[in-house]
Order: sequence, then structure tokens, then C-alpha cells
Amino acid sequence: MLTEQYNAYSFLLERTARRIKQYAQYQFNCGDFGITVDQWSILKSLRQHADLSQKELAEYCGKDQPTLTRIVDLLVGKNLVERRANPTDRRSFVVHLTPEGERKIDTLTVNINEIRMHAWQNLDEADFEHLKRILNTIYDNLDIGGKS
Amino acid sequence: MLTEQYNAYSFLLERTARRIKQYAQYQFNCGDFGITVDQWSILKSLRQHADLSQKELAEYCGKDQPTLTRIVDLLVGKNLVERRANPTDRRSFVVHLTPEGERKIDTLTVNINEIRMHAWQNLDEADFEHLKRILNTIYDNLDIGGKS
DNA sequence: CCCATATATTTGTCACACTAATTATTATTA
DNA sequence: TAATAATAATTAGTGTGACAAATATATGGG
Repeated sequence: MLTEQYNAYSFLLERTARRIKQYAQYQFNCGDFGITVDQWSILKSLRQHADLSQKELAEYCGKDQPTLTRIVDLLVGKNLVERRANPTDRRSFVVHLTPEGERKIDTLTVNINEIRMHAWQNLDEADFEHLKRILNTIYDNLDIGGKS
Repeated sequence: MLTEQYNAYSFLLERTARRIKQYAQYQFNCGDFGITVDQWSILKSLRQHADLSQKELAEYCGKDQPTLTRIVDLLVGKNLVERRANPTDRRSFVVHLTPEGERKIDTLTVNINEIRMHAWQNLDEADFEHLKRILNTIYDNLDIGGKS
């Protein structure tokens, strides 16, 4: 049965993704960063695009809205971001980095970049290009709703 | 900042893995398979290696033991597997496919292989080889405990 | 045999993903 | 304008992942 191999590839991909996250989270914990890997990705997104609405933030980070709501809850609890009224739409908030959030980013950026780098040892530019193309191909193959 | 790109690669990999699982689960739900993607991977493992202990099963599936315990609980609840006493070690069980579990596998295998295949359209053998090598390299780069 | 240590499983807690349903608000259109 | 549909955010429910602690059993050295 030849199609069995696709199961194997899927497995390999999921396993590797889990390991990347697990490794990063492990290092986060060792360094007492006081934050999870996913929370960090929200902060980083806000640094690059200030004051996004939760919906925009969800899309940008590739998370769904309920998940994003909860992550924002946790970040609010840590005083790293705050919800501000959206002047043009009272249904939505904009998520704003607090000064403490800004400081957190400045403090951790170098450490975290170094942690992230570990995954990619022994690989070269050509590998990255391959990987990027392959992953994007897969991603496009699986567009369920066609909402993009 | 050059190291930022590694964040992007990590993001891409996690996003693609999520999408693969999400797509498969979506199709599982559409087909009323009555089972999750992870539960399916347990059943498949048992088909290939009958009557593994939970620890062996966890290792083989790449899940940790508490997670596996809970998935087995769910499968037991659906009468697809059963826990049997391990004759050589009273601490452990062996997980055994019930006739209903066997039937479930036979019924779904063809459908699921087809679902899995969708992810890999527009890719060729060389791509698979690249991907496999790159993912395994990353996996090996991130061995935390060195327990393998 | 007794004790310390190791192992297999379970339980508890927190975080995240997905679905469905709810609420409040905005946009549309009849 | 009034009714309807669409949208942003939330909540609830289930499943999964990681980690720590608890329990029961095995195994080794004295």
C-alpha cells in the first residue's frame, strides 16, 4: 500500500513541530521567562503591527479567535497587553502593548532568537528554501473553506 | 536582524502541521468516522504491533504517557480497544484491539489514506526526500534529555 | 528478607485547538 | 425605518500536549 507513506510524512511533520515548540517552551521555563511560546508570538506580532484588533491578530498569528481570546486574557493578567476600545467599531477591541510588555520584548528578544536558532543547525540556505516551498505547497493544498 | 527568520521557519512549520491535522480531522468529522485523528494513529499502531504496553505504544506513537492513557480511555469507551493484564508485569497493561476495533480499521483505511494524500499533491519524490531529511535533522538538533 | 530505587500507569493542572452557540454591534436590504 | 444578515468577541465542551506528583509494582544490593 503506497499511500501509507503519506501517513508517515504527516506523522513526521507533526512530531517535528511538537518538538520545536516543546524545546522552545523548555528553554523558556529554564530561563524563567514567565511566558509561553504562543504568548510570545502574540507579543512579537504586536511589536510589528501595533494595536491590531483581536480578529486581525488571530489571522496574523494563524490562531483561531477563541484561542486568541484566551491568550490575550492571560497576557492581560500579566499586565503585558491591554484591551482598548476600538473607536470605529464598538464590537471590537484593539490589543495594545503596555510599557511592561514592551520591556518584556526588549529583554527576551536576544535570548529567544538564540533558542529558535538551535533547531536549524546543520541546515543551509538551500534547505530553508526547499522547506519553505514544500510547507507552503502543503498549506495551499489543504485550504478547507477557501476563505483566504 | 538575521535570526528573525528562524522564528518565521518555526512558525511556518507549526502552522503547516496544524493545518494537516485540522484538515484530516475536518474530513473525519464530515465522514462521521466517530474517531479523532490521534485515536486513529493509535489504532493503526496496534494493527501493526499487536498488544503493546501503554509505554511502548506511547513511544511508538510519539506521545507522552499521560496523553496516551487518556486516548486509550476514550478508545476503551468506544469499545475499540481493551486493556488486558500483562502476564509478565502487573504494573502494566497491554492494549488489545477488539473485533469492533479491527472492523473500524478495515472500514476506514481506504478513506483515510485518500484524505492524507491530499496534503502531498504537487510534490514529487525529491521533495519528500528533502523534507524527510530536513525534519529529521531538526528533530535531532533538539534532543533535550538525550534520552534516545 | 528489607530497603532503596526504578518503572508503568494514573491523576491533576495549565495551555492550546477546534466546534458550536451566544451576545452585542454593525451593515444590508426590503 | 424595520427586519434581516453579517461580524467581533466570548463562552462552553471536548480533545490533546506538557509537566509534576501520586500509586502500585519490580528489581537490585545489603
